[in-house]
Amino acid sequence: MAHGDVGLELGARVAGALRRGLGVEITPVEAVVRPSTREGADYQCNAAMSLAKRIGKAPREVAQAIVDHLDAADMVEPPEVAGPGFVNLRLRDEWLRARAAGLLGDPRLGVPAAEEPRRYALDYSSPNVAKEMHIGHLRSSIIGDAVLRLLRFAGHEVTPHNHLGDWGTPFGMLIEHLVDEGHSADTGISDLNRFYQEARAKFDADPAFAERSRARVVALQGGDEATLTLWRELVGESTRYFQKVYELLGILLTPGDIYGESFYNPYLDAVIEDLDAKGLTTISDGAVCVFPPGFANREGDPLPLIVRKSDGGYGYASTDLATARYWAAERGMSDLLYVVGMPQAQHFQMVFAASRQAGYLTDAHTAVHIGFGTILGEDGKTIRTRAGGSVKLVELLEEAVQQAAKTVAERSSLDSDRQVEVARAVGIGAVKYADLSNDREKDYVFTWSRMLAKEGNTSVYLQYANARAHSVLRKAGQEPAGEVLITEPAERALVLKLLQLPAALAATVEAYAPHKLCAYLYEAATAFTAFYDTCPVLRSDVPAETRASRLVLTKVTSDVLTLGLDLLGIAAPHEL
RNA sequence: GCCCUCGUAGCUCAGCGGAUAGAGCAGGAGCCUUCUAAGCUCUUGGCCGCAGGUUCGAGUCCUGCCGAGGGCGCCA
Repeated sequence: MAHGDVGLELGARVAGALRRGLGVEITPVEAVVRPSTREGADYQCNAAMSLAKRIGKAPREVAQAIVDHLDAADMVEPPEVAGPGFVNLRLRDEWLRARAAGLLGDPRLGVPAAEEPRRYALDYSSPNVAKEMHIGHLRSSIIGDAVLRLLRFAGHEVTPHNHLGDWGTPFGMLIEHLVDEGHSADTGISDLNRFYQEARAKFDADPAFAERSRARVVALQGGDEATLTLWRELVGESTRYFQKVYELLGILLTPGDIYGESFYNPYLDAVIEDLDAKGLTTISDGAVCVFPPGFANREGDPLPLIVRKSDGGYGYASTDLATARYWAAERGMSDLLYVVGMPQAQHFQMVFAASRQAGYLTDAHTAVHIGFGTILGEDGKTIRTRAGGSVKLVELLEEAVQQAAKTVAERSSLDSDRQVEVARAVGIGAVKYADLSNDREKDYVFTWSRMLAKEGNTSVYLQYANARAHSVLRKAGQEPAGEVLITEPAERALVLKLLQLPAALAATVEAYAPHKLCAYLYEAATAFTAFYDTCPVLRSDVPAETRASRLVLTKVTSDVLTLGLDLLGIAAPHEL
């Protein structure tokens, strides 16, 4: 039972009124019906003012025409014109009650599925083989995963792909080091960071080793089978490690989603030839370049995308062009999404521009760089360990779980096994929510005390509200069913908020902006706790119909919170 | 030097061209014989960086300036 955005539904009614009253055609979106903060108004229509000039009438006159011709008596109370030409709309309680009751048992909670599903290729996470994941991979993994869940729920086909750094010059020294170590079974590379650093140190100190490493790169790229076997071992070990991190973080990526740099390697020559055949390439200082229009360097000269280095090697521009071509042309995707930090914004603009020049992307395709800001330490600078190194992701997550466990131990009455699970849900949820609840394009400050706070706009607040709802449901001794009644203001406010999930999700998906969903969920949780506070459900003096109605509202609220948290990749335990 | 992003309450952040700019934290005052107080209610606190412009209407759009961060050819 999909209903969608209440504001758009009202917008459609307003559009009808304008057509009948003034012969003006507008779309429901153009009716600009928005939730109102005014006393007594649930929504307000702002269309009259902007239309006034266009049709040569006074704003209030237009507003009055909307009011006079509005066919929405089933939905709203008789509307009124206010101020310079606002039309204030108050939903009828009967309508709210029926809608709210319709949410019970609806797995989509009123959210319609996309009418025209699209095919998305979503690039996120992208760690490097033979390197431990660090805090720099956190945002891409968390945001990308949320986008994946959100788009899928919206009814689209989404193919995630993990662009592993699994190719290039460092692998010469890594493989050579693996050979030196006399690697067998599970010794040697399980500590990835140490392994990488050892190889690096040897490369810098030992010219003979460096020479062997360079030869090894050539062997690797030449397809030498013995070398490839060792390389696969490195990749395999890393993949197993990434999978553990993803599992800890609750990220949906699997080994099957890996499309590393090596995957695109066989396509690179063809891409360069193709660009060349289309007359897009220029040789500059020995490098093969594409100059997409509109980009300049510091001297004001055209800025190149170097598709083949002067030494004949390939850089990330080549790989990214091959990636675009592969997903759009070979896999038939309509939309290419890249969850990569903001500093790469210009690079992606250039890659997209060149891809369009080359015809890899057409008007039927969209390509979006879902950029994100940097995680800052409490000093406002890029976060680092005291030693100045990058913060290891696993250590950070373990600390989050540990800190959460302390609070859980103080508060929870669950047995210790279940407390472990709850601490994980709370700790990991806190890290994810702190990230997702900020506008992704901005930098944000990573603060333990704030993200794990026992109060305020945190994941714990949402999880706690949900747990309280479940507690009521557990103790009710009856299944939620029946009519929804509205007697208390808190009940009305909650119903109104629950019906805004479709609008919140639509806004979230449209802008790939999970923080909009976070804001909505926090409002919903706030509305619920106010309801919880003033509207007893199970108390003996509550009439049976009221009890049943409130159980329905409690159930729908917990469904909304659980779904919302799930779309963010955050667990919603029934008990804390 | 050019380009991009960001400047909103003491702090951390929302804010879709619309009415008197909202939350959380911190500060102040209250609320547990009652479904989880990780909660609720009330309250203090704003030249929306500055200056122009567009508009019936600007925190939001445009221009300039100031401040912070990032990018600007063979790392990815």
